[in-house]
Amino acid sequence: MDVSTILDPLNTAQREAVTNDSRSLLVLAGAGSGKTRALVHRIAWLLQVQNVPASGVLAVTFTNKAAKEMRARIGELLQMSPQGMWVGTFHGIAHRLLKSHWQDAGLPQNFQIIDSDDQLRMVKRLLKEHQLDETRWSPKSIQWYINGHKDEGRRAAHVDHHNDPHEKVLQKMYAAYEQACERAGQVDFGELLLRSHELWLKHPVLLQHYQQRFAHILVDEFQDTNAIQYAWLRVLAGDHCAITAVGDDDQSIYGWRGARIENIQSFETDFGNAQTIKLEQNYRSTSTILDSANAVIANNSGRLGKSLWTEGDVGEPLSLYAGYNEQDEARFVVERIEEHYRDNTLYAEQAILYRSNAQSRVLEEELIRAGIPYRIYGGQRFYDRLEIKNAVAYMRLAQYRQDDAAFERVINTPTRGIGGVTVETVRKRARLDNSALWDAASALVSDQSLTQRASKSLQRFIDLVDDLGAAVSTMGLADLADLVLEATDLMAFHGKEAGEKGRARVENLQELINATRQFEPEEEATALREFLDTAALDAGDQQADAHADAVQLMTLHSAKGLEFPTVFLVGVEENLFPHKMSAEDPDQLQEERRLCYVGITRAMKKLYLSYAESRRWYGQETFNAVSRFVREIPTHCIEEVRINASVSRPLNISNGLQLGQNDSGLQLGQRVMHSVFGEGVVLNLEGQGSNSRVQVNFDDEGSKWLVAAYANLEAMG
DNA sequence: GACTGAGACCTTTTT
DNA sequence: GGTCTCAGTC
Repeated sequence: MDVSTILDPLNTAQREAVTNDSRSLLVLAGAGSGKTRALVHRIAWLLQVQNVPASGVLAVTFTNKAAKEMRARIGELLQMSPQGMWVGTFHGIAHRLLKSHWQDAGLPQNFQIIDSDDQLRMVKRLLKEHQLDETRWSPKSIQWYINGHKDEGRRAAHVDHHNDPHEKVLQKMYAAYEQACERAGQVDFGELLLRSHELWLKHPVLLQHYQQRFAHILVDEFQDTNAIQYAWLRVLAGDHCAITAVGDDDQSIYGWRGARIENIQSFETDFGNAQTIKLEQNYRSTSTILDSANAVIANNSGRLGKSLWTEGDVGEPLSLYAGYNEQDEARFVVERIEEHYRDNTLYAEQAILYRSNAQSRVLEEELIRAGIPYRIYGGQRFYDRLEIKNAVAYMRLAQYRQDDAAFERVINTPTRGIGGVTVETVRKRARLDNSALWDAASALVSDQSLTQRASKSLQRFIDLVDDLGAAVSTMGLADLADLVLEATDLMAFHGKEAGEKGRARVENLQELINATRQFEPEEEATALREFLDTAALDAGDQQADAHADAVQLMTLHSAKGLEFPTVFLVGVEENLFPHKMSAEDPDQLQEERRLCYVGITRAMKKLYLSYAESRRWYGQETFNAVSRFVREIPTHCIEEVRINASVSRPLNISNGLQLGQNDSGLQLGQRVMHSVFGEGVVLNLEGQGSNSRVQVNFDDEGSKWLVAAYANLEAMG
C-alpha cells in the first residue's frame, strides 16, 4: 500500500498524530476534528509502514459501537480485515483475557457475566439474607457503593470503613456480594476489569507475554477512563509498550460514573515524556457555532487548552427562543423542524437534545400532533428488555444450571404454580447446602420435602430446562432459541399482554431469533456460550426503524460522537441545565459546561437554543432563568427570536462581566453565612458595584437573590 | 396468583 | 405529574 493513501487525506496536525513515533502520545482531539480518522490512519501507518504485525496492536474503545466502527474503517482503509489485531471495549478485552486464563484468574471455566440488573437482584437477595431493611439500605445505593469501589480498584478487603457503623454495613454487604459471585461463578462488569488487572499483577509471566505481544496500545475517548481502566493500561503498557491516547478533556461528561478527567490531565507525566498533539481544525460546524462553543468552554478551569477553528463559513447566528411555557417551546421547535424540512433538510438530519429524559414527553406530543416521525435514542436497550431477559435466562439455564440469577428470573415465568413460599424454601435449602438454587430445587424434589403440588410444579420446571439443555448439543443456535420460546411458552405468555405492549414484546422475541440466526460463532460447538457472552456485553443496537427518516431525540449524553445539520438544544434554563443537582459543586458545574460544549458542537449548520419561562416540573409550576451557559455565548453569535418576527437585538442579560465573577469578593460554590437565612452556597453572581447581586442556596431557606451591598454575607472556610 | 391502591421516586448511562 | 414498586386483598 502506498504511503500517500494513508497520509494524503490528512491535515498537518493529523499527519503528525499518525506518524509520531514517541513512546507515549496524547492526541487531544477537539469535537469534529477527525479523531477516529487519525486513530484509524495511525493503525494503518503502524501496520503498513512501520511493519508492525497486526497481532501487535491493541485498540481499546468504550462502546461496542465504537469498536465496530473502528474495525470497519480499518478494514476499509486497508482493504482487508487485519487478522490477529485486538479491537474491542475495555470490558470485551478483559473478558477475552479471563476466558483464556480462567484458571490463573481463579474463575470456573464457565463463569458467567452478569449485568447490572442481575447485580441488583443479587444485592436484594443478600439484603434479605442479612436481614437488612430495604428502606434503610436501598439496594441501588449498595450497588452504587460496590461498583464505585470496583471502579476505583478496591475490593471489600481494601475498603477503609473508618470504624463508621454505616460504612461497616456497606462493607459487609460488599464482602457478602463478592462471596456470592465467587460461589456462583459470576462476574459483573467492574469485576472483569478488576480481575484481569489482578491477573497481571499476580502472574508476571502472563503480563510479560502480553507486553511483548502488544507493542502498540491505542485508546479512544481517554477522558472517560476510570481509575481501574487507567491502572490496567499503566500495568499493560509497562516501560516498553507504545501507547497512544486519544481524547478531549472538554468532552469529559461521565465523571458521575467514575470517569476521571485527571487521567487525561496527568497522562503526559504518568506515561513518561508523552508528546501532545492537538487536533483543532474542525470539519463539522460553522465558525459561529465553534466561536460559541469555544467561548462557553473557556469558562472552565484546569483545561489542557484547545480552541476549535474552521476554514468553513461563518454561517447563521444561533437562535435563542424564550418560550412562554414548555408547550410553547415544543411548538416553536416543531415549527422550525417543519420549516427546515420544507427547505430540504430531512427529519433525520435534525436532532432535539435535552438534559434529562423527562423533557422528551412534551416534545413527543407536539411531534405526534404535527404528524412528524421521530425516534428516541437510548432508553432501554435490546438485551435489557424484560421479554428478552426472560428468554436469555432460559438459554443461560440450558447452558449452565447453576446460574442463580437466571433461575430466580424464570422459576415462575411464565407462571407455573411455583409461589413465593416454594422459592423461599429453595433459597433456604441452597443456603444450607451452600449450593446453587438449581441443585437445591432438585434435592427438595427428590427428598419429597415439599407439598405434592409444589413438588410437581418444580419437577416440571426441572424437566423443561433439562430438555432445553439436551437440545443445546443437538440443535443449531437459532433452532434452540425457537425451541426455548415455544417450549417455555414465553412467546404466548408475552403475546397475551395487553395491547401495543404485547405486540412489541412478540416482535422483540422474533428479533431475538433473528439475532441468533445472524450470529457468527467462532466455533459451532460453543455457539450458545459465545452468544450469551455477547448478549451480556453488548446492548444490541438494533432499533427497528433505525433507517427511517425521523427526527432524532436524545439526551446530551447520548449525543456525544454524533452530528446533525440542525440541532435544537432545548431547556437551556437554570436548574435544568445546569441541573439543580450540579449547580452547587464547582466540579459538577464544570462537567455541565462540558456537556453544553458537547451539545453545541453537535450542530453543523444551524443551532437553536430554547427555554421555557414557566415549566411544569414534577407537577409543580417552576420559573427558571435562562441558563448561565447562554450568557457565556458571545452576543454577536446569537440572536433572540420573537414569534412572528425575528429581531436581532443584543441580549440584555450580559453586562460585560463574565458570569460567575463580580466585585463582591465571593466565588461560585463558596459557603457563606447570612445573619437571618443561615448557611448556604453561592450559586450565581452578577452585576458590579452597588448592583452586584448574589444568588445563594441556603440550606434551610432555599435559593435567594441578594444585593451584595446589603446582604452582609460572611465567607466561610 | 392476579388485581389494586398507596407511597416513593424523580439527572445523565456503558459495559 | 407519571411511573414503578410493594404490600394487602380476593
